[in-house]
Amino acid sequence: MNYSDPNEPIVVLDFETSGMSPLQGDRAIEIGAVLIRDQQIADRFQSLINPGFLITREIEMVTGINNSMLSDAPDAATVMTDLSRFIGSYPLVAHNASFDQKFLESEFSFIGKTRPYNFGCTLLLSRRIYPDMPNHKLETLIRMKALPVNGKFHRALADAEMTAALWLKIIADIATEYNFDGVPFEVLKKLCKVPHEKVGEFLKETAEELRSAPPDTTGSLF
DNA sequence: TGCCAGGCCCTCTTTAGGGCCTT
Repeated sequence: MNYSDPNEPIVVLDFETSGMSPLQGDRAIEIGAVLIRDQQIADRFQSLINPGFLITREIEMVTGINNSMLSDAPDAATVMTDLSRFIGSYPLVAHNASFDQKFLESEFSFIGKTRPYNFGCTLLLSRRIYPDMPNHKLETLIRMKALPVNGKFHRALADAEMTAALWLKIIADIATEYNFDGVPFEVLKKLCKVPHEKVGEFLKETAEELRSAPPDTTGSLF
């Protein structure tokens, strides 16, 4: 197959929310996102979001975000419109992406935006690349890989920045171990679904394929 | 009163159950 440029920009994002499920009425209360270009953070987006109701004490304790902070925040329609511009058509990445994807799609649906989103997941990747970790929580992975702790865990921009660092670390480790000259996003997305016992085989074969047919870097496939 | 997430992934599995992850 044809692969895209491994240096294609991506957006890493993280939502803080009022609970676990938009289908149960939960809403986003904070979004953080970073644009990665040339293996570094090139731009940042962050905003609290007023969900239109009071969040629980439990969520205040988890996130450090309280109702007083949210009372002055812009509403979801305003923030999501700005976020849509920031995201553009770039591929997206999150830690446990299924969670952020369902809130992204839910919040966009409220402003009439529905389209497929192309997500990669650092949780699924880390389970395959770092199977011996004590667990695969974002905080554990950041500390075990000695990556910088940029602020408080469970705040959206800090989590997005640290997820971005983890994403780049995973790419660097794959490139080193399997002799990739850059790892295209589609390869990482495929890797998220490769059975654990076949990860090595998949990466060896893909690296060989890329060496015989390098990615097209003249234009985006997205 | 009792209900209250969902996808991934392992195993004592596949006619299922439970821990891990996200807030």
